[in-house]
Amino acid sequence: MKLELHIKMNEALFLRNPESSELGKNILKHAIQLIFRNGFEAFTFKKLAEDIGTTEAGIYRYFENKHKLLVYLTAWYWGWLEFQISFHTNNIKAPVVKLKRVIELLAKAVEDDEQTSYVNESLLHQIIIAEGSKAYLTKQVSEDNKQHFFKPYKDLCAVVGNIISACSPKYKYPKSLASTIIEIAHFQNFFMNHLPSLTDFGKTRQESEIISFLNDLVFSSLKKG
Amino acid sequence: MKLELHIKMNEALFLRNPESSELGKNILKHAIQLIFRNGFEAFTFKKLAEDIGTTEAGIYRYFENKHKLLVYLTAWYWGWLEFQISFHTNNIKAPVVKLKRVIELLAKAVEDDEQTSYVNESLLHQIIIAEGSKAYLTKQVSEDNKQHFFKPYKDLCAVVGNIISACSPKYKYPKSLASTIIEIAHFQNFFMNHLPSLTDFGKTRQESEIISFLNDLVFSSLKKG
DNA sequence: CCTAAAAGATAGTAATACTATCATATTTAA
DNA sequence: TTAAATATGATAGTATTACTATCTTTTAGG
Repeated sequence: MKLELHIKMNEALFLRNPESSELGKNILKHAIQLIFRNGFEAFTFKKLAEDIGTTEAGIYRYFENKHKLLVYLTAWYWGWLEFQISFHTNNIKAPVVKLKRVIELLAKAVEDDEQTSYVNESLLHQIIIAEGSKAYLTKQVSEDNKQHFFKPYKDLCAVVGNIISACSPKYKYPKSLASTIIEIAHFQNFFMNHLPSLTDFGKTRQESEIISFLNDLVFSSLKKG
Repeated sequence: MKLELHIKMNEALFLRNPESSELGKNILKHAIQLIFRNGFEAFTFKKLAEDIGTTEAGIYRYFENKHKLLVYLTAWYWGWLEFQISFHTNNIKAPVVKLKRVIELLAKAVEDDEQTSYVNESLLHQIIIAEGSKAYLTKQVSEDNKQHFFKPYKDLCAVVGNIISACSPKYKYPKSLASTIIEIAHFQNFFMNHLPSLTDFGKTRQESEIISFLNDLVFSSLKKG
């Protein structure tokens, strides 16, 4: 049995659904490769079109501009990650064990899970680390938010926040702690690899160390409260 | 007595020292205003030139491109903040008191301190919150780092890391905790104002709550170790 | 097999991100 | 004080980016 995992996307993010055609799937696939390779600033629809073997106009039929495409990719990632978390923490009763598993999933490198043919989750994870915050660090963040572009991210934070509250009902900052560990899992990874003196993991560069740091951070906060 | 605070900048960040002339100072002053008002993506040297009443070519004589200008501004900010911290924690002996003061300085809105005529620190603080991470979230981060563009940021993290270690010599992650609180002070501020459901401060929108959160986070980590 | 929709091909525009050149104004150092 | 050096202003030009428009050819579904 081969089943494709499908994440339902906000329709306002695209002009034509990229999952509905070969060209659309190619746009996603090659966009991930190109952004991964050259970074979001150097990424253009022209280069993407050349890479795919189509024309610029062809890309514009799917996405209004590259910002929307980035937001699409981040939304897809957060949706996918929420599913991963729900899948891998399913049947875990103890909230503390559950939260530990969540931290692991947030901080660990992702393997391309082959459940989705046109999205390389491993590359996408790297893109989210390096480019993800650019999706909301813009002047249009409030309009984008009004159109629910960040819903998958907010949903994921809510899920993590609820697990935190389950661990420690009296803890005062479950939502902030949730968004903190999600951001920090990525930032410490980026720093470890590019600005290692900002971390304590420069020598080994193991993400297991980030996991230990996050566990220490989270569980000392929760034990206290 | 009126004394101007002067921060020594890395010379590789500019082509001509903006602090050495009226035009240069105007570039800094108006760049801060424009980036604050329209965001870094919409900011161009052409608009900046028009705003100042000079020509595009005039700006290019000072800065190679807008990325360098952003890195300049962030470097200036981190240098300034390190000075603020050293100034305001001077004579505080107890490391715990010192660290509390540091967290306050990191998370609190900045008042324009009038010590520098051409830099509005309050606007610059807002720019760092919304645009600061774009200075290093690029493909050129390693080359930029080799040229020591991020030294002021790394120095500040080191200072904070040392205070953390003074509070709790056995704590295993002083550098990561330092970079974490610096980033989180800004991200929680951004979230509180633009994506409030990612925080627990949406109702009041007080930065004092961010300070409480950070204090709780940091000192429960340190007490444990 | 026919038709509607998608994709391809081509063209064009305004803005961005620069570089180059020459004239003029201003500093500064001999 | 004056000549030389340097900074600024004015103008022009190029390649690339970020689109929009139009027309033709494929392709897929009923």
